[in-house]
Amino acid sequence: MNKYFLTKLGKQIKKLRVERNLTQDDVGINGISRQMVSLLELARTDVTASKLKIIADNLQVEVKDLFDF
Amino acid sequence: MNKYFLTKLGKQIKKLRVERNLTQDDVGINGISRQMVSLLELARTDVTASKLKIIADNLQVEVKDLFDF
DNA sequence: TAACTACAACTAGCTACACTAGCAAATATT
DNA sequence: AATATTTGCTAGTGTAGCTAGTTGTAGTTA
Repeated sequence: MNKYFLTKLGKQIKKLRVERNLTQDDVGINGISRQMVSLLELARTDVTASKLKIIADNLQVEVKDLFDF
Repeated sequence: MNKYFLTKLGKQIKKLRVERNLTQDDVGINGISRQMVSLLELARTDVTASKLKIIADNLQVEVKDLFDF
């Protein structure tokens, strides 16, 4: 659990979400919970690659865009 | 656990590793096991973002390069 | 300013599965 | 063929990923 790295990831996810005018509720669908999106944005937890794929899909971006920081 | 997605990720990791003439042993350091690298390349398991960061570091690439497929 | 709505954060608890040690199998190298 | 190197397989375990439920906060309306 690399907190520093996860912090950057969380900020990136939030940035992409806000840019799209989506709520955490909007992104917390299709196999990922609203709570998980919150925990992630706050870097309070790690995530699996598969869950990142779901989030990317819900944000309508590529997974690699989540790591574009 | 998105098997299809993980298969592509696994192939990408192997590609980057072989390109650099590294063994699974070489990549399985600094907090990730050799076995985990094998399981990943074969798409037999999921991984956390933090572990992906370690793998990317060991491969001397950016995390987003792991998802460049 | 109370009441309602919308959105985000927090916590407790469970259990799935990420992760590794140990071993087997395969592939080079001599 | 023997040895070394590399990779694959599996059982077992512990931990932390994940969610349900709840609380907190900010904005809106009347």
